[in-house]
Amino acid sequence: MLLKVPETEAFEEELSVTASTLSEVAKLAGVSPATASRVLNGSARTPAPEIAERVRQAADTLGYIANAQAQGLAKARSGLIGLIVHDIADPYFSAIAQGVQAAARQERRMVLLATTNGTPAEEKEAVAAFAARRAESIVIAGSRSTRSEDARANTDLAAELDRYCRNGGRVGVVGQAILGVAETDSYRTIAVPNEQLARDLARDLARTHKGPFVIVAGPEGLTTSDERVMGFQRGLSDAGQPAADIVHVAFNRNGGFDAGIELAWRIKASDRSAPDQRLCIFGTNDVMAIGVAAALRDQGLRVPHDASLAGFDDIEWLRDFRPALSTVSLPLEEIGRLATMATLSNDNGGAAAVVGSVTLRRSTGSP
Amino acid sequence: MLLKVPETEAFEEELSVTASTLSEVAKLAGVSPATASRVLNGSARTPAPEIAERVRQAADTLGYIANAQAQGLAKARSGLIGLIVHDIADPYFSAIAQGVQAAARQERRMVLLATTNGTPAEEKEAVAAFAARRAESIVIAGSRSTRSEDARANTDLAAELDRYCRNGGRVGVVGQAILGVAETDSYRTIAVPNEQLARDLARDLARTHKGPFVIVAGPEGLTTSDERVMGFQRGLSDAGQPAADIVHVAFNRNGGFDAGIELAWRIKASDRSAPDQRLCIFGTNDVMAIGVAAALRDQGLRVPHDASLAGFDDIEWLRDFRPALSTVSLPLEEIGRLATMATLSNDNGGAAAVVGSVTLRRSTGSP
DNA sequence: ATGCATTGGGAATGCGCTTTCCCACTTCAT
DNA sequence: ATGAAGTGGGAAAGCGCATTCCCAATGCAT
Repeated sequence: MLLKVPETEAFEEELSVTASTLSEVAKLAGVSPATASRVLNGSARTPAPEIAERVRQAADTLGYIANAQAQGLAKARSGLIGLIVHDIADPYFSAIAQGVQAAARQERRMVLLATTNGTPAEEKEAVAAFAARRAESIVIAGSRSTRSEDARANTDLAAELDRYCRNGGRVGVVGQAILGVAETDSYRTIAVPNEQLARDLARDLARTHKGPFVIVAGPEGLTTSDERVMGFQRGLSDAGQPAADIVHVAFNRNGGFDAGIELAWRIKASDRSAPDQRLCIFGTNDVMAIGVAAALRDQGLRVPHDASLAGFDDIEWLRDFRPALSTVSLPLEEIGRLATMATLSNDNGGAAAVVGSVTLRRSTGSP
Repeated sequence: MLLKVPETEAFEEELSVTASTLSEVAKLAGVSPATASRVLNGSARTPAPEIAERVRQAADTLGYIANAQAQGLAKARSGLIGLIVHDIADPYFSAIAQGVQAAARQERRMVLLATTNGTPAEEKEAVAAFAARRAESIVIAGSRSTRSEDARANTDLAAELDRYCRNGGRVGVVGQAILGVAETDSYRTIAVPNEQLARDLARDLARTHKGPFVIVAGPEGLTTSDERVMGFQRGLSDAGQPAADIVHVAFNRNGGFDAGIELAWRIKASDRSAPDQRLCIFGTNDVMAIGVAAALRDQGLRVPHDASLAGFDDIEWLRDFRPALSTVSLPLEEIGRLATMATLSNDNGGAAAVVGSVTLRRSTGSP
């Protein structure tokens, strides 16, 4: 008994591996937890300045950091925003993510990230995970899929999203609305006028290009790609041109490369000096177009000399690419920001439309 | 009183905007919350199959999703991993993020994202926010800064990280160790041998290039850039070449562009046909090198004809760039994965070193 | 039959915080 | 001097869950 080590309170505190709590701060400051809470974590009621100071001091010496989980539980607000993308390493998505992050920061929220490879099944999982974390809103980016093998998973995704919304969540959808989802105010869609812009692009290209057009598209059923294809065809039609051939490949750089190899044969077989035989290739997104360009180059063909080439998105990191890629500029970061803000505001009114624009560059013969 | 609307329980439930809870599920299944918890959310004790089924049914009809915040509070584990990057739109960071995300997914964790523009002050804030959310570990990527104006913020960052670690957190550091931080097992550094690789690069370049070298570096004090500069100079020295001139600009594409404009003058003033006067420019990261290339092109100069150019990182999206950029390949995604796994495992042993390699391409005259 | 270990469900407690409610006290008008 | 109307601090009740502890029921050996 005499040898019992006197464990001082300080000693115990030093050993503690868990963060200090509000109660500890309160005790040290000689006030109740309620008061401590009021001074440290914001409240309508402001304790006396002298007390507040004492509490702040105590918090400081203890290195107190409020437990956001506990706060979330108590306040029923998590301060979390979920972001769902196909692939964060894809510049299209990382640009959007940047916008989401910026908006979240401004609104004092944190962002939870989930990547899904574009499969509805994984998207559904991500929604469930965000719902579990009680994220206040979810921003979901990336093309929808209408392919039959995804039908089931799409239904599940819609159901999961609907459930999330019923529980009070908000969903910001980038691009096109999600099929099968309830018609509620909880969904805030930031529509990207893919079809209109692709149509504009086709019309602009048709003004100078007199040969045939070919579209390098993503898999059939990928909505974004489908919309761009449809718009482009419509634009050609507007200009009195015949519809373009379509080659479906993966909606990424390698898909574009594959298509490019195939097209290279066709180009080589044609009379490239005849303006009415020169090909104009439209890749339904920039990275696909870059893939096409790489393949053509690989096959000894030159853009725009042997064929014209255009993309879609105007990815920032691809702007230094030569020949500079004609494309449709999209304010990606802005889109991310808009989607986020839309989920956070109560009025659904300002469904601000995204404005893009055709940007013609060297790859289609512009100087 | 006669007109009082009889609110049935079902009606109330329908109106409820909050997710259903464990207790509700338990009540519906006719068991205690404890039992429901055991069957739904994993436990050492497994209730009888017949009861379990009833509970699962109840959960299903109620669309129950466990509240991860409450679970986190009760279990003292959040299942969260914090990721801190300078700029998620930068392909360097988004590649790392991809790796972190993959590892997190595999380990059944969610990732919280924070971007900081590379300032220690914002990094500190991010750490505090993650600590508040009780993230189990934090992965921090992006160059450190030793600039004097950042000294104070760096100290604060180190203090914040130390506090986080004292409270049981783990930190995975990508690149170089963080200055001023305690020497504890809690920090798991994934060292990137910037200096060694830059040295290798310089030696390889010096083998064929006989003219002067110039380094386009980030701001002085940016550790990653400094390390690469130092290694490069050492490599030149190894090869018996004089040290390279250094031009300090922003550590991004535009910085490279600015430097490129400046260097264009120097190149134009030299006798480009004399091999011993041809310049070899080393951009301390790929996007800077791309900026340099853009500027040179802008000034009517050609790479590698008028000057050689090399970068560092081997960013995937830049590989289709022409002339193909000589660079040092870094397994970015793998680095992200490693950093994440390192924070999650208990043995600090396998501080697996990152292995990079020099990749010579057309921009330095390789075929 | 008796005693003991084992099983499995439920009551109760606590995780760390917010917030309502209560109450002692001050201030002001009458 | 008195009551009404503020002030401001603390007690206590949750938020939704995990988990410890308790206890009745069962299985088994003796």
